[in-house]
Amino acid sequence: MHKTISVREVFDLEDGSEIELVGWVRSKRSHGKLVFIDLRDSTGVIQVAVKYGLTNSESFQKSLEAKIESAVRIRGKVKKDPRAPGGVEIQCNSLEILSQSLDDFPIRKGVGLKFLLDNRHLHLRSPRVGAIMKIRAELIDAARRWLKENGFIEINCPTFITAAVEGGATLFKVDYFGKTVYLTQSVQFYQEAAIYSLEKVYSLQPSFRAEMSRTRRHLTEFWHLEVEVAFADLWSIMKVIEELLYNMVKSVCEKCREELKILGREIKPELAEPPYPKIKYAEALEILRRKNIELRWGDDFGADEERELSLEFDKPFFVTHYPRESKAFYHMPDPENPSVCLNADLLAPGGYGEIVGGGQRIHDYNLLVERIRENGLNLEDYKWYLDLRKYGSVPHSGFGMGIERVLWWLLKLPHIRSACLFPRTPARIYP
RNA sequence: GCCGGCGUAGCUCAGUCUGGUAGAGCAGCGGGCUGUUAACCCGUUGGUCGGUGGUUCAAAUCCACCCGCCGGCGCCA
Repeated sequence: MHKTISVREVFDLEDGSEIELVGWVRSKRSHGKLVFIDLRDSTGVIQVAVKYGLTNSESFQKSLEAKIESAVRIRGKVKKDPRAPGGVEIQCNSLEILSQSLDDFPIRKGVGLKFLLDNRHLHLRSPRVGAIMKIRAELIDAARRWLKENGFIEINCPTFITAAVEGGATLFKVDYFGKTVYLTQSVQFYQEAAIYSLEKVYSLQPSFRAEMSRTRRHLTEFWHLEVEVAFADLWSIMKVIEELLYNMVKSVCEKCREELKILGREIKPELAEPPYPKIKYAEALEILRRKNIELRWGDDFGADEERELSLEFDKPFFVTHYPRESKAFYHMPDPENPSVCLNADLLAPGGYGEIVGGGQRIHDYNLLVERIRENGLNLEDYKWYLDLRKYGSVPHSGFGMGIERVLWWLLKLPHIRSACLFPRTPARIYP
């Protein structure tokens, strides 16, 4: 069996062209002696008109029997018709049911959120979900292209780990031949090892967070694009983030017009065009103070403050120089003001929050030891990580980008779940 | 983990405040229809009211506990 033509291509054919199409019955409207079938494949949806008299009688009977989402083969003529959605339809000569649906398809008009999530394996057939997944693929593709063109080497890091990258985040426990190990929540430490061989590296793989986060921006399993660069300070890593994100957004704008149309989203590359505004933590406090939100030095921004802040900008913006006590131990303290660190968080405008987190790492052995102790962590747990600072240690920086977060912001999705084929949240591990 | 909301037909919900024989729309099924746009018209089937226990002559409705889901916060990408 092979496919000769796709739905997308039919729209470019001349009136009267004889075609054979295979696909799935998305919906059906029966008028007695006239049946409309919306035929779906991976490229789109087209209306098929099955008319008694024009279609052979056996096929006409089949069109009445074909249930929603059954697989069918259609033969007929292409016909431009303003009454058809998209202005083109297929006048059916014959219809063959390749695979009849055994039950009525559960995904219907008016079903609720829970039902759609419980039936995600079927819901993903909808053009909307398909469009989001195509855009996701383009986003990832564009990231890989840009990174490769700019000399980054893709590396693959382990998923099983023995200790936390940071003290705070919660890790999933896994039984490893009787030993307790954990699922990775970031490959940063491994990348920091790899830069001494490859200098500019990136990884794209899932990260896991065992947080009971009940929000529309959290997943327990998400795709994490992480980058680490040798001989790079805070400012050069922000440049990498800007250029990378810009090229990802630009590529989606250029190559996913059809998908964006299906989603009703109009986006322009300017949305993410560098340079991005860069404000220091102290300046962020000032902005909030002007909005009558008082925060003390050292207080972290809550979701409300972050939202207020993000309303001040119309493109992604960096917040840098956080108080060192509010960030993980490996962040480089600012030599000019050691009470803050050289971090860079990229926040999306419009209340979508953090999409990138990163900054410059501590490359000095003694300073790192001091910071580990300051945080009450055990030096033994970071033995190999400390080793990296013993042999030709150089300034370096990196970041992590949440692929689903970017997609969530870019497409203004109602929930980050919509950015995944099969989302994983504290309450959802099925299907 | 904390706070709030929800759970009634296959699906989406009303009914709960004020206890008294279980409702609607959609889907399904039967019928009709040659231009619909997740069609429409007529008829019709369908229920352990999330679970357990309690109060009561009587509980979907009141009380207690439990379970599941949704959202906000904290945490983060």
